[in-house]
Amino acid sequence: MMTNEIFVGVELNLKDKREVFIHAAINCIADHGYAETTVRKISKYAGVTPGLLIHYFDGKEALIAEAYQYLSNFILNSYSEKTSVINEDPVEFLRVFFAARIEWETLSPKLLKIWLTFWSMTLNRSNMKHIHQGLYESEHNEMVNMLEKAYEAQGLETDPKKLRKVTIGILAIFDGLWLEWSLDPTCFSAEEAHEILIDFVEGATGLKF
Amino acid sequence: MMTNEIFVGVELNLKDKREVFIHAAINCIADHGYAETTVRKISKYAGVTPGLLIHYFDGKEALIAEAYQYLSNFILNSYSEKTSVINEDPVEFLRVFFAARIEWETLSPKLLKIWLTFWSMTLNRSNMKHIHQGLYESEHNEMVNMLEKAYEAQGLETDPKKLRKVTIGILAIFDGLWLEWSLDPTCFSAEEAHEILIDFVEGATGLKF
DNA sequence: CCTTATGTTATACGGTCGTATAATTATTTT
DNA sequence: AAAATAATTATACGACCGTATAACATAAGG
Repeated sequence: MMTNEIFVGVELNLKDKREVFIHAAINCIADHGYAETTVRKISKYAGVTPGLLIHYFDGKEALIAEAYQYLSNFILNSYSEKTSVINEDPVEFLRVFFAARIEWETLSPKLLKIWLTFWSMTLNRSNMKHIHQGLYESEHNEMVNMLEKAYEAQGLETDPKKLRKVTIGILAIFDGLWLEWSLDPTCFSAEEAHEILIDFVEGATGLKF
Repeated sequence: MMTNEIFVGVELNLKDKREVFIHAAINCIADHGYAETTVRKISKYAGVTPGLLIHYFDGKEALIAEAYQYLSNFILNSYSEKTSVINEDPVEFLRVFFAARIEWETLSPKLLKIWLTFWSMTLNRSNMKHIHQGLYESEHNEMVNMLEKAYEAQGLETDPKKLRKVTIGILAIFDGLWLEWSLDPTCFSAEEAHEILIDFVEGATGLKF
C-alpha cells in the first residue's frame, strides 16, 4: 500500500521492482522537473542504489519512456472503467464525466508538471510519438462515442464531421483549462472552469446539460 | 539582419550581444529541448565562446529567464500592434485576429517546444511565475476589450462575468488547439482548427462571424 | 548445509556540465 | 601612437552526470 498525489485514490501494490522505479521516476519528475531528475534522485525515491536502475532498465531514458507509457495506460484504463458503466442517461453521464475531468485536473498541479515533460519528450524524441498518439486517439474515440449517444438521447441530428470537430474542440478545452489553471490557480477557480467547460460544450454541440 | 523560424517575418538587428545570446538560447531550446540545451551549445549558436555567457549574464538560468521574459514581451508587443488599429469593424477584427492566431500557432512546431520549456519553468521556479502571469493577464485583457466592442457592434447585451468566462474559455481553446496540433499535426488540419475555434466561440458568445 | 541463482550495493570510470580566471585580442580615448 | 578600456578566448576546476562491473547479501533448491 502507498498513498500518493499522482495516482489519487488508487491503492498501489508495487510488487514488481520495475514498477517501484516507474513510480519513483514519475514522482521525481513531479517534484523537481525533468532537468533535475537524475538517476541518483530516482533511486533515492525508489529506496535503492543508483546502480540498480541499469539492472532493471536499459538506462534512464528507457525508464522514463516506460513511465510515460505506464501513466498513459493508467489514464486510459480509468477512462474505460468509467465509460463501461454508461447504461444510464448518456447526457447525465457526460455531465458527470466533465465534472470528474475538471476535478481530476485540479487535484494536483504536479500532474501537469509530469505531462509537460512527457509532451516535451513527444516533440523531442520521435520514437515516443506513438505514446501520445495512442492516448489522444483513445480519448478522441471515447468522446465521440459519448457525444453520439448524447445526441441520440436528445433526439438531435448530427454527422461524423460535426462530431469530430466538436470532439477536437472539447479535448482542446480540457487541456487548455488544465494548463492555464495549473500554471496559475489564482487565475480562475475550479468551479469557473467547470462552468466555462459546460458553456462552451453546450454552445458548440447544441446539447443541454 | 537574420532570418529565423521563431520571430517570423521580423527583421532582427541584433546589435546588443546580450540579445544575440537570448536568441541563441531560444533557438537552442527550440532545436534540442531544455534538457539538451547547454551553455556550450548556446554559445555555438551565438557564435562565441562559452565563457562569454558569464560575462553578460549571471549564469545559464538567468539567461533563459531573460529569454522567457524577452519572448513574452515580443508576443505582447505584436498583440498591441494589432489591436492598436482596431478602428474598423470589431467583429471583422476579431475574425482576423483568430485567423492570425491559428496561423501563428501552426507556423512552427518549434514554438511549442520553447513554450513547454517556459511553462515548466513557471511551475518549477516560483520566481518566474510573474512572467507567465503578466503575459496571461495581458492576453486576457486584450480579449475582453475586443469581445466587448464586438458585443456592442452586434447590439448584444453582456456583463463582466460572462465576458470573463468567455475570455478564459477562448484562451484555453487557443492553447489546447495549439498544443494538440503541435504534438501531432496529422491529427487535424489548420483549417479544421480554425473552423473549430470559430464554432466554439460563436456558440459560447452568441456572436456571429 | 552447501550450492546456485538472484537481488543489491559499493565503487569507479570517462564524460560533460556550469562556472571562474588569467591571457589575449580588439576597440576606444587621450 | 601610446595608453586605457572593453570584448573575447583559452584553459582549467570541481561537481555531478549516466553507466558499468565486481563484490556482497539474500533467498531458493537440492
